[in-house]
Amino acid sequence: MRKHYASSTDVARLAGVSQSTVSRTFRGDTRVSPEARSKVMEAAQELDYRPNLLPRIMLTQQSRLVALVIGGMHNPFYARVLERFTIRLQEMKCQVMLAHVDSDDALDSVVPRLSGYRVDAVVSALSVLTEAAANQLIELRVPVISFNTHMRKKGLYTISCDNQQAGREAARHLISQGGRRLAYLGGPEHNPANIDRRRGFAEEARARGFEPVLSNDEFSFAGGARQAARIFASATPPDAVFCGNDLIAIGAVDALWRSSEITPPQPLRMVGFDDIPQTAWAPYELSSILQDEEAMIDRALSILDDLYADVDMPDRVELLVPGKMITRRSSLNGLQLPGRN
Amino acid sequence: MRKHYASSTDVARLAGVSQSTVSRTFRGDTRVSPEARSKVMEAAQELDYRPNLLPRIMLTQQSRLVALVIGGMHNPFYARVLERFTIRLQEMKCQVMLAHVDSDDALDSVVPRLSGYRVDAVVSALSVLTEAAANQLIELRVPVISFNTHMRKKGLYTISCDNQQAGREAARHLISQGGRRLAYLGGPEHNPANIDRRRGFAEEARARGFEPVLSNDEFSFAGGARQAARIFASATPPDAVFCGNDLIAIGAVDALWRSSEITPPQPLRMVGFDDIPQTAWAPYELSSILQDEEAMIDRALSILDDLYADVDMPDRVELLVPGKMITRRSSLNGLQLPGRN
DNA sequence: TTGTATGCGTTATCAT
DNA sequence: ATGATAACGCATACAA
Repeated sequence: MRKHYASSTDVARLAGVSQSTVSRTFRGDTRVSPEARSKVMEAAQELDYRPNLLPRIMLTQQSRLVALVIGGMHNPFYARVLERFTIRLQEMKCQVMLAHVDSDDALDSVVPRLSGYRVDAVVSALSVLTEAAANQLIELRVPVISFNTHMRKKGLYTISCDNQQAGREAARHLISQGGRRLAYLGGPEHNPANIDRRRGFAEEARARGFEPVLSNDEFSFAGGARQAARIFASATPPDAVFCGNDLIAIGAVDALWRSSEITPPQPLRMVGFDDIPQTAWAPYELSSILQDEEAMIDRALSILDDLYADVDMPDRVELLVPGKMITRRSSLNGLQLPGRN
Repeated sequence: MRKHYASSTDVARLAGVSQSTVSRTFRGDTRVSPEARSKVMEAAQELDYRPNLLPRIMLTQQSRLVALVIGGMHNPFYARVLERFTIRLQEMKCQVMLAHVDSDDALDSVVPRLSGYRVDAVVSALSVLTEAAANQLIELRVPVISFNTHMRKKGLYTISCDNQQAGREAARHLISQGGRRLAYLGGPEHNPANIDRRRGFAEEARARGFEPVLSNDEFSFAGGARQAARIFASATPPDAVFCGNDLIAIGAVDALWRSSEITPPQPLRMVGFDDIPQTAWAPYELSSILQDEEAMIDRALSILDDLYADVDMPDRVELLVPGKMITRRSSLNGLQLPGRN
């Protein structure tokens, strides 16, 4: 399907030098005379030569290829993580290989290819990463850096927001704003991030004498809408809600907004998670806990740096980055709903 | 940084067969005896062997690597395109190499690497692709498939929504809903998609006796907010607005929502573009023109298929996929704004 | 400074 | 069915 690229040998022939000289020229080796260099560059230009990186990978055992495993990009938070990660990796001269994974068995079809292309590391930004899936990645014998999957495992470098602490802060804040009947609208039951956020929230609430309602569903708009419909149908609906992520929060707002049957308490306080751009949109003004993804990415890249520098490293790392509460109207004055304030 | 992977030669030695037999076994070649096969598999298991794809690429001149060049993932439309593309490419046994490009000169640093890894094709989902940038990609001597960049160029396969037609339909629809003072809130002046959408809208409006106000800014939330602030400050503000994309529309809504000084006509009709999930959110209920990204991706992949199958192809292709108007409250009953309806 | 020779881990073409 | 052998395009140790 493709006309061959010129090789360094072709360039060497045309320039009248050896292939080694061409190689040296293109890697910026100093031991090349100016004359040779210019002859080489000229020939390369003429032949439209593009150095092939693949042999180098085989020889140096280093591809500068990093796999990014994602799933569920409908969440703008992960879209942002993906974009920032790609930019930062490019800055450190790495290329991103993208792998989308829906379910755990989807991993089976992707993993062989990742290893086949000899990626140097795998970064998982999966919202759901089970232990089995983590094992599959670790068995690549390649470092695995995982976002928001607090898992103790050899070969796994974990970077998370301090979800439990964030949950506590959400509880404190909602209570301080007058919330008395607390609820948590969460993600999948066994998701590690969900577990930690819920636990922190529930523990802090109980410590202050409140028993929160706890609910689970998808980490999505639809999941939020469903949970709101259930929770607010109660005779004693909550007046302060902490949502496992912003999409859940916005989905919940949608359910309240649309249903004339549901009449939530006024004011209704709400806090979300991730601080996606949409939280700041005028109709919402949602308070949210910002995950400092830039700091998280910093950590991930410094691990990667260490790996490249062959620094001795612990065989597993668990880093926690504190979340930051961003308060907006939804938790201060209460959520605005049409025809109700 | 990495312990070497076992090679097929290692496996061959342990299994007591030749390297060729190992190779054949792993490529599913039929000409391998069951005994040999099982010996090989056993040894491979033992050594945790992972076939290296790189030599194959060098020999076959085919990497099954497709570069996806993106920029501006804050637009959920492109996030969705990226996700779907990745999934579909994986289904056809290709791997995505991601490249983020902000500006045209960012392309300079990325292009050499894409060619270095010997990608088979480049898909550009850049919202902004200038002619110079397009040339750089084409000079890779690799097929370039471009989304929403209607450009006539050899080596460039263009797949766009029929933006001009969509612009016409937006004008017709807004007028039929009673709009009289039309406005277009657009993206960057020279962006091809912006040009086509605006032209279609303006031509159709004029054909029906209306002279629209035309405005340009970024294809973003902030761009929409700025344009709205300008446009609605007029003594005769528009009563029907077509926005170059949904983010612009939502940004415009934000400006209206927040400013007490702006009092737009009632009803105010609005139509956006892309039909991102947010348009359907309760506070907005924005009508929008759906880009059928699945159909667009279908086309892109079939081009790729043809390339892999070595089918004779025209040296440039321009495909248009019709947009589909999704009508919601914002263009039927008019936009809902707080305290004004 | 430059060139020669060898090797990286496969695939593909021959023989056998 | 199996094995030997020659590429693929580059990096590198070594010789000159």
